Parts: sequence; C-alpha cells; structure tokens
Amino acid sequence: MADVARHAGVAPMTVSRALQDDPRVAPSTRVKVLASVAALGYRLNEVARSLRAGQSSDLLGLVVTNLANPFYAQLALGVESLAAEHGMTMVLGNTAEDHGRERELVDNLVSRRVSGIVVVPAGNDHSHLRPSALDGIPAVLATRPPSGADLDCVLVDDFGGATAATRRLTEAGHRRIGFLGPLPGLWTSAERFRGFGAALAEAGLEPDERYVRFGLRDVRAAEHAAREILSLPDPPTALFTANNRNTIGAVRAVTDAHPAAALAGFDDFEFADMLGVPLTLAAYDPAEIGVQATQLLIDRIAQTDDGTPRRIVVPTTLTHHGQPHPRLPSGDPSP
Amino acid sequence: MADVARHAGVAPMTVSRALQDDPRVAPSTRVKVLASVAALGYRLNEVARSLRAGQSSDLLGLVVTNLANPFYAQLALGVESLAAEHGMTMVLGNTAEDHGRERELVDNLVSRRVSGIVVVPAGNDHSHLRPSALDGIPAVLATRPPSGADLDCVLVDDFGGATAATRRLTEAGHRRIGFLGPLPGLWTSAERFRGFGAALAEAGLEPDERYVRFGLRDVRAAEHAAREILSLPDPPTALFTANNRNTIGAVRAVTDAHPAAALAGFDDFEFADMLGVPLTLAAYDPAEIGVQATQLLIDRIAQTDDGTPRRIVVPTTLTHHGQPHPRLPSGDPSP
DNA sequence: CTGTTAGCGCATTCAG
DNA sequence: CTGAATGCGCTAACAG
Repeated sequence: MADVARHAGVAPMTVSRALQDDPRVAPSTRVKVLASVAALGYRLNEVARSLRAGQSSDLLGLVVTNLANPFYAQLALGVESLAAEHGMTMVLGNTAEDHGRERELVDNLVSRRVSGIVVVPAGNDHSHLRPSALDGIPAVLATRPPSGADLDCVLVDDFGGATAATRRLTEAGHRRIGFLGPLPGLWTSAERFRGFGAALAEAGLEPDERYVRFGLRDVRAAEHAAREILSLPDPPTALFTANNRNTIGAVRAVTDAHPAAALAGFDDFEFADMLGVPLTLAAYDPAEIGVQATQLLIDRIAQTDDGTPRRIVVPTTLTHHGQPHPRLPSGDPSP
Repeated sequence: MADVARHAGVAPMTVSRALQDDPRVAPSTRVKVLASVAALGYRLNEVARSLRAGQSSDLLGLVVTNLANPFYAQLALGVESLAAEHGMTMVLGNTAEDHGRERELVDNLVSRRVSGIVVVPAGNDHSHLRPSALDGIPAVLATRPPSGADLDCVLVDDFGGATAATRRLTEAGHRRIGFLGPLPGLWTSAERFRGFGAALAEAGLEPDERYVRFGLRDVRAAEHAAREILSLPDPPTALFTANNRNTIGAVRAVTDAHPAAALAGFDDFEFADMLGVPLTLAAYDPAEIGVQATQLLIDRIAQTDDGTPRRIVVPTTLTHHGQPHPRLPSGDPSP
C-alpha cells in the first residue's frame, strides 16, 4: 500500500480511503490512486484488514455432518449464496458425525474470527456452541434444535411432513404400516416417528412394534430391515421411511420378489420418479434451510434482532412419484 | 495473550512459544502457561498469526462450478480431508459456471492470502490463474487441463473411459451407436467424444452425425435428444452418453415406449443399478480427484516439486449395472 | 479534503 | 531458557 501511495504521490491513508470508497476523498485523487493500484497490480490484504477491524473477517463458517449427502451439499449452496450476497465468504468443514471433529472445526473457525457459524450439530449437547464459549461469535443450528444452549435454529417440519405422508397411507386403506428410520436419538428421527404415530392415531391405529425398526443408517441396513418386516407371517401392507436412505432401502426390498408394499417417506431425491415404484414423499428445499440459517446469522451479527433465540421451521410439501397408490379394498387387506 | 502472560507471570513471548511447542521453553513454564491459557479461556488469534507470518494462512481455497452436483461435493470432500490432515481449512466457493464469479472468488481468496487454490475452471482460458496473477499463490486445476498458463492439473481418463465403455457396445455387436453429450467446448466432453470415436474406429465404424447430439446440459435436454434419435427411421441400437445427466436422460427415453437401445456412458451415480435398465458406465472416484489436486497443491506450497507443471490422470473403471447387455445377433441388427 | 500517529495480536530477531 | 524491541498491512482517531 505504501508503494501505491508513493506511486500516486499521496499518503497511505488516502489509498486506504480511496479503496473503500470513502466519500471524503477528492474524485481526482481517487482516480489517481486507482490508476496506481491498477498499474502496480496491488490488492488489499484482507488478513491485515480484519486484524485491524478486531472483530469480523467477512468469513462465515459452515460445519456439516456429511457433505457427501446431497442434502448437505444443497444446504451449503444455500449458505454460500446468501453469504456471497452479503459480501461474505463461506468456510466449510465436514465432521462425519464426529463430536470431536466438530469441536476442532468450530474452534478453528473461532480462531479465524469468522463472523458467525452455521452448524449441523453432530451431538445432542450444544453447550459448547454458546456465544460465550465462542468468544462472542454467534452460531445457528440447522436441522436440529438447540439443547443446553439458547441458540437460533432452522428446522424442517419433521412432524408435519411425516404425519402428512403417513396419512396418505392410512387414507389409502392401509392399516398395517411399518416404520424404518435411523437412530431414535436423532431429533429428526424421533420427530418423524412421532408424526408417523400421529397419523396412525388419526386412523385409530397405533405403531406395531413388530414393524418398527430404528438405527438403520445406510441403504443396506434399511433394505435388510424392510425384507425382514415384509417376511413376517403377517406383514405390513405399507411402509413409512424416515429419510432417503431408508426409502431407497425399502424400494430395493419392494422391487424384489417380496410382496409389494406401498411406500411413503421423508426426503425427496433425484430419480425418485424413475424407480418404478409409487412413492409418496415429504419433500422440502435443503438450500432453503441454509439460506434461512444464514439470514438468522446475519441478523444476529448485525444485532438487528432482539436477542431472544429464534426458531424457523421450513415446511414440507407432499409429492408423489409414479402411479398413484392403489386404493386398498376397505377393511384390512389380508395377504 | 498479554493477559495470559500476566496471569502466568511471564512475558507474552513465552506464552507464544509455549503455545507453539517451542522446545526452548522449560517444561515447568509451559505447564504454568498452559494452565493460565485454560483458566482464561484464551485462544490464539489466527488472523494476527497469519498476518505476522506474511504468507500462508493455513487456508486452502476450492472453487467449483456446481456444488449441487454430487460429483463436486465428493471432490470437495476429498480436498477437505487431505487439507484437514495437513492442518489446513478449506474455503469453498461456487461459480455456477460463471467466469466473472470465478474471478471474484479467486480474487477474494488471494486477498485472504490462502496458501493455494484448487479450481474447477469455468472457462477455457486460465491465464488469470497464473501464480504471477495470484500474488504467487499456486493454483491447481481439477478435471480440466490448463490452457494459457502452466499449471498443475488432475484429470480423469476421459478418453480411455469413453473408449472402454463404447467398446462394450461394439463388442456386443452394435454398429449403429448414438452419442449424447454436453457442449463440445468442454474439454471433458470433447475427450469423451474422441474416445467414443476411437472405439468405433476399432470396430471399423465411425460416428454417424445423425446420431450425435452435443449441447445437452440437463436431463430434460438429453431425454429429448434421445427420443429424437431413437425415433429416426433407422435408429441406433445403442447410445453412449458423455456424462451422468445425459445417461439419466437416455434412461428415461429408453424405459418408455421407444424401441429399447443398449446404453453405455460416463460417470457412475447412485441408483444406477435401480433403474431397471442395463447400463455400462465408466466410473471413477471424484474424491480422489480432490485428494490428488490437494496433494499437488501441498507439494507446490512446500516447494517439494521441481517447478515443472505436473499432470495427474485418474483412471476409470468399467462397471455394469443390471442384466448384461444381450449380445446382438451378428451382422447389423435391423429394426 | 488529506496526512500523521498509533495499535490490532502475534512471532522473528536479537539480547540477556 | 526467557525477555524486549520491532514490524507484518491496514485503518480508526485525530489533526491540519
């Protein structure tokens, strides 16, 4: 910068001002300075700039559990787009659902003085994400509600979506409906099960534990569980699956020799319409979650909020792929 | 840091040294310092640290064209994993194939003094990525070779993969084979077409322009083109598709009323085995590209290379989903 | 409108 | 082994 100042015949301070469009600098001077900047190929050093600024660095942290999941990639895209709109740059970390790694990443981001962090938390205790634990840097949770800390968060309407999707099954006359989901310790998983149960209750039914499986973390496990359930002496005529891994596993099981079962689930995914199996899905826009979370963060950074924790719930839409579910004959359709 | 020093009864310099495991500090002093650090909840300021260091910031930039594509999400994961292994943090930007945005993002990263940048370039001229244009910060290209600049790059074996996949079709007796691909200006697209042509040549054939379509950027366009080609009076009996968007479009076209055609293509994707259509695919590991690119970058940062541009080619593997392609009767199978 | 002074938090350099 | 001085590149805060 000193070089530029020399080249332009002004003081460094003037260069600094010209570069940040300070209105107090004369137009003629500004032109002169900008010419020198161009001539010397000079570029502002953001590191020094943000050191001086003390707080803020125009960086926005994002910590996700699994970037390989297109869901989180979309969420990241949402964060990036809004961040960019506000002149901020996204720093991305992947925890692979590892609490320790999450701590490391968050710590790292704090050390870099990012302006805020969007976190998809790996664990159920979020006390380490309190602003006080983060040198005052605000964090916003995505897809899971805070526990042990008063934090902003953006959630999906897990309960509503699961209820609506399951209702489609009961409305079609199904009375024996199975459930496949990931670990019940996951908030989303628990909520979706609750929604599932609510829809059953509306129809005067309740979950049958023989047909309920939790802890299915990948497609293979889900497929296996689906086969087991469908092989029971008195198998369900329909399945509700709590996320796309489980849905896919169920589809695999159903397209095979086993007795067909109607499927409804949570999460839309590409190709859902190409699997040759009718599928009712509670869909939502993952990017929207990223956008909303980033907006909360920006509000908090700008202090335009009132300080009380906010909670945004992103709605789901019911979509249907493939042929409509055949309406079962009234009464319990026996095998 | 001064606070910690005071608390520990030492000079700030000693705190600094203790924190970076300088062997010259006495063990007892180190313990004292670390205790104070913990007591005060002190955290090193990476911003100041990297300002002092002048170069480097333990940040590694990644600029991709489309994070929504699982391919690039996987690539990002590869970059992140190796970066993390080396104590570096990934900063991610998305260009949406926009040259201007790419320049902005790269410029931004340079201003932040990242140690290096992995770029999936949007355009065909890469002169703006020369180290001299980047204040000496090295860039590595991923999936596309440099042009107008001597840069390291990591490529996929586009030619070989396309040749191998197409060969499967000719070996099965197909003689009228169509081609669907994105814009021919894309290097990968051109290479894959070249590989397609090479396999045809081996079988004494050549591309029939009636069956060749470029510029298909999404599934819908690919599906439409596939339908058109398959509706010709003398339609091809097989199609080679140059990327997963095109493959999916072709699958959609083929599963419909149209005369079936054998399919081979580039890129594997999830569910490829669930579409009910036999599919030969040239597959490769996108994360591997990210890892290799990051390794090149780290080498260059550490100056452990000899300065000449390096080029790494990631191999492809032929995978087959669904039933094997039925072997056509010898001779040209007429409709 | 422009320049001068001072310091953000840290680590290199040189003295103890 | 430890400490003091110095400056990384930039910009508030105060002069002129």
